[in-house]
Amino acid sequence: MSKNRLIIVDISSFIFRAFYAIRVLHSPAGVPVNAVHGVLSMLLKLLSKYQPTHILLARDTKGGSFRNELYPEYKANRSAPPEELIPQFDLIKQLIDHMGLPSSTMAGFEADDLIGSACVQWKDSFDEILIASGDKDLMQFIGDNIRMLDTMKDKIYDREGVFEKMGVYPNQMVDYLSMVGDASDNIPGMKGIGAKGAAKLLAEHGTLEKCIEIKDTLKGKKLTTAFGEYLNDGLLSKSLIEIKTDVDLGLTDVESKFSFYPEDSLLNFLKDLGFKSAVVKLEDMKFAHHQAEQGGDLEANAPSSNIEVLEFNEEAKGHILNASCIGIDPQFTSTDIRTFELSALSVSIENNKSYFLDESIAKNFLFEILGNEKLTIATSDYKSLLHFSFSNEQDLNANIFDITQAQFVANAGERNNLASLSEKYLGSGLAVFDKKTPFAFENELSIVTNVSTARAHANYRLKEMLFDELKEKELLTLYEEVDNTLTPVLAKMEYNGVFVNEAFFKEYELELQKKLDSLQEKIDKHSLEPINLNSPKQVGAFLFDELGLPVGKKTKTGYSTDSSVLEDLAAKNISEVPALILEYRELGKLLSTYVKAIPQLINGTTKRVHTHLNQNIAATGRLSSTNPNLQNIPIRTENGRRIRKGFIAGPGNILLSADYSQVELRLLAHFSKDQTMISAFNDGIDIHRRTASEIMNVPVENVESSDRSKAKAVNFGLMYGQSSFGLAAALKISRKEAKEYITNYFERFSRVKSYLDELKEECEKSGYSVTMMGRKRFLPDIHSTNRTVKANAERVAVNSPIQGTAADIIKRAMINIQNEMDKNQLKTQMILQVHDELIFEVPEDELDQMKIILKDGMEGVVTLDVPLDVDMGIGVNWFDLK
DNA sequence: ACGCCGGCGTAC
DNA sequence: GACGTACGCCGGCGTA
Repeated sequence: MSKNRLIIVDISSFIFRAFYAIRVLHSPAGVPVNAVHGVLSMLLKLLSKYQPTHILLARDTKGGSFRNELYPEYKANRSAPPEELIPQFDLIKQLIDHMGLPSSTMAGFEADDLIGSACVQWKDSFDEILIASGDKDLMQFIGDNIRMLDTMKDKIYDREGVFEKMGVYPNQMVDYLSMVGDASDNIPGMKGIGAKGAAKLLAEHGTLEKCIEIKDTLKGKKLTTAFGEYLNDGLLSKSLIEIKTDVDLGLTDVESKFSFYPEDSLLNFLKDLGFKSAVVKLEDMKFAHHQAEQGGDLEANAPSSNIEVLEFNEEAKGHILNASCIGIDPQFTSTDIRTFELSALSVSIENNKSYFLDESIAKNFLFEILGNEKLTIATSDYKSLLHFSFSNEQDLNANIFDITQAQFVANAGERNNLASLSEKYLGSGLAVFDKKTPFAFENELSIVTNVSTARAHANYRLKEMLFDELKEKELLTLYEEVDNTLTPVLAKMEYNGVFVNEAFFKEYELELQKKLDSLQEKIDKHSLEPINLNSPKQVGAFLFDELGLPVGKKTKTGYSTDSSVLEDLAAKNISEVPALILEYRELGKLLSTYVKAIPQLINGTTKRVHTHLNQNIAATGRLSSTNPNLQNIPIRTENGRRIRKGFIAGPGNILLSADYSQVELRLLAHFSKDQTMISAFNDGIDIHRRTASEIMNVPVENVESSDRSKAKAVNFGLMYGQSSFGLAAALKISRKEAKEYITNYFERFSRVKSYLDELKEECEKSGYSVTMMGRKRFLPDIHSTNRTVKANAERVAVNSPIQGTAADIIKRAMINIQNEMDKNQLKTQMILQVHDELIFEVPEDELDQMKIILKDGMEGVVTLDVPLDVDMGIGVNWFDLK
C-alpha cells in the first residue's frame, strides 16, 4: 500500500522564481510567457520527482491581506511586479486549471495562511506533507509528518534540518523571526538582535515571552535597547508573522487528490503559447502512460533501467555466496571515510538482473560477502569497501576486482567512471542521482533501487570484459600486482590521516591577514579606487590603464598579470606597485589555499586530515591527492614552507621521511645508457653541477651557483620536452643562449638525445608509450597531422615513461614496505606519498628498524645502471624533516 | 544562486 | 606554438 503524500505549493514564489530565472520569452501572439514556462517545468519536476498523491496549490489574492490593516508598511518595500509578468498571472491560473491541479485562494488571506491552515487542518489525513516553499516563516509547521522542500536547492528540511540551518527549532520560528525581522516582507524585528543573537536567546530561554520576562537580567547595551526601545517592534512583528490556521480552504483534504494526465486541452493551450519541447515531453508521457496501462510497470519518477529486481531471500543468498564472480554496488551515506554507513546494497550475478537490499539487511550481508575469501567481487570503488571494513572492524578477505582501476590501467587517460564505462562497453548509460542529492538515502527508494541495481549489474558485466582487455593488452599483471595490491595500502594511509596543529594554522592565519591588509592599503594609495587584488582583470586595468605601465604578455581575455610579468615590471623600478602585488599574491595564495582551507578539513574526531590518494587520475600512473591536496604544500619560499610546521606527529611519535634523490634523472641515465650521466651518478657527483660543467665548458669545481641553477633548469626541461623558447622564458635569458645550452647538452650527452628520439619513434610505431613495469599510455595524437597536436603528443611520449616509471617504482616500494611493517607488527603508519617521497609516523622505539625497512624497501625495488639513492629525515613536524 | 572556465600559483 | 603530471583558489560570466 503506497503512502498518501500531500505537497502544498506556494505558487506565488514559484511564479517569481520562474520569471527571474528565465529570460523573457514571447508566445507567437507576442505575449510574455517565460514565467508560465518556468512554472510548468517546476510543477512537472515536482510531480515526477516526489510523486505526490495529493496536491494543493496555494495562491495569493490581488488585494492586500489583513496584515496591511495591522501595519500599512507590510510588504511596502516590494515594488510592483514587472510589466512583463503581469499578464502571466492569469495564464498560470489557466495552466493550473488545464493541468487539473487542486488549488485554493481566499480573499483577505495570503498563500501562507492557506498553507498553514492546510497543515494544521489536514495533518492527520496524510502520511506525509511536503511544503514546497522557500519561506522561512512556514518552517513553523514542520513536524513529525510535515517537512519543507526547497525546490531550488532540492533540499528537504525536517525538525533537525531547520535547527541545523537556523539554529532554532520549528516551534521557535515565529519568535525567532519576530526578533530578527524579515527584510523581504518589511518586517522590522527588534533592532540590535541578529540571527545569532536570536538563536542564542531562544536556545537559552525557549520563547520570546520568556525572554521578555527575564529581560532585566540581560546583559549588553544592544540587548537592553532591543528589549526596551524596540520591544514593541518585536510584538508587532510577531502579529504579522503569525500565520492563520483556521482559514476555510474551499476544498477538503480528500479533494486534493489528483492524478495528472496531459489532456488535449492542456496540450492545445501549451501549443498556443509556443511551448514545443514541453508539448513533446508531455506527449511522450501520455504515450508512456498508455503503455503502462497496457500492463507495463513503468515508474514515471525513476530513471529508466532495464534491470529486473529480484527478491533477496535465503535462496538468493545461497546463489550469491556460491557464485564465482558477483557485481555489487554499495551505497554509502557520506564521504567521511571513518564514519560513513551503508544505506543500500545491490548484487548482480546474472545478465540484466540484480538483487536489492535495503538498509535493514545490507550491512550484515556486505560483511558476509567481504569476509568470504572464495568470492570475487566486482565493484567500482575498492577503497571505500576497505574503509568500511576498517571502521566496522571487519575482515576483507574476498578478492576484489576494481572496475575503475582496471579501466585506468587498460586505458589510462580515458574516462573511467562507471557511467562512461557502461556507455562504452555495454552500450547504455547509467542513471545517476540528482547532483543536489548525491547520496542514496537522500533519494526516493524507487530511484535508489533503479540506480543501484543497474550499477551492480554494470560492475558484474564489465568485470569479465575488462579482465579480458587487460589480458589482451598484457596489462593484467601490472593491474594485479601493482595497482590492485596498492589499493589497501592507500586505504590505510587515508584512514590513518595526518595529525594537524590547528592552533598553528589559526595563528598563522591572523598574521597573514594582517600583512595582506597592510599591503592592500599600501597598494590602494596608488589608485583612485580600491582594487580587488585577487582579480587579474582589475589588477591589469590598474597597472596598465590607470598607471600606464608597459604592457607585457597578453592572455585570451586581456592583459597578463602573472608573476613573470610582475617581476619584469618590478625590475624596471618604475613603480613600487608590481613588487607589492607580487608579495600580496604570495601571501594571499598561502592564506586562501592552505592556511584557511586545511583546518576546515580536519576530522573532528581524529584531529587529522584524511586526504584522498587517488590512484586512477594521473595518466602517467602517479597518485594524486585531494581534500586536501597534500602533494603541493609549499616548500620553496620561507613563508610557504612555514605551513609545514602545522603538520605534526602524534604524541610519542616522530615523523620520518624518505625520498628518492633525483629519481627521474637517474632513470633518464639508466634508460639512455649515457655514460657521462651514469658515471656522474655512480661517482656521487652533483648532477646539476656536472651538467653545468659540460654545457658551459667550465671545470666542475669552478661552476658558480647561478650556473648550477641554469643547468638544473636544462635537466628538468629536457624531460618535459622544453624548447629553447621555454627555457629562455623560464631562465630569463636570451633564446640564443638557451639554444646554445640545449645544443651543448645534446652534444655532451649524446645518448640522451638518441634515447629521447627513440621514445618518439617507438610511440609512433606502437601508438603508446610504456614504462619499465609495462604501464602503457595510448597516444593517438602521435599520428596527428596537426603539428601542434603531434608535438604535444611527442612531449608526452618522452615524459610518460620517465614519470610513469618513477611512479611505478615508488608504488612497489610502498607495497613492500607496508608488507614488511605488517610482518613485524609495527605500530608505524605510512601517512603520505609525494611522488618521490614517503612520510611515516613512527613511535620512537621503531625508528631504527623503520630506517632500515625504508632504505631496503625503496632502494631495492629495481636494479639500475645507477644507484637509487634514498635520503631520510626526521622531525616532530613536516617542516623539520631534514 | 549555481556551475563552469580562465587566470594564477603550488607541488614533484 | 613553445614545459610534463596534478589540485584548487578566486573572480567573472553565462544560464537558470
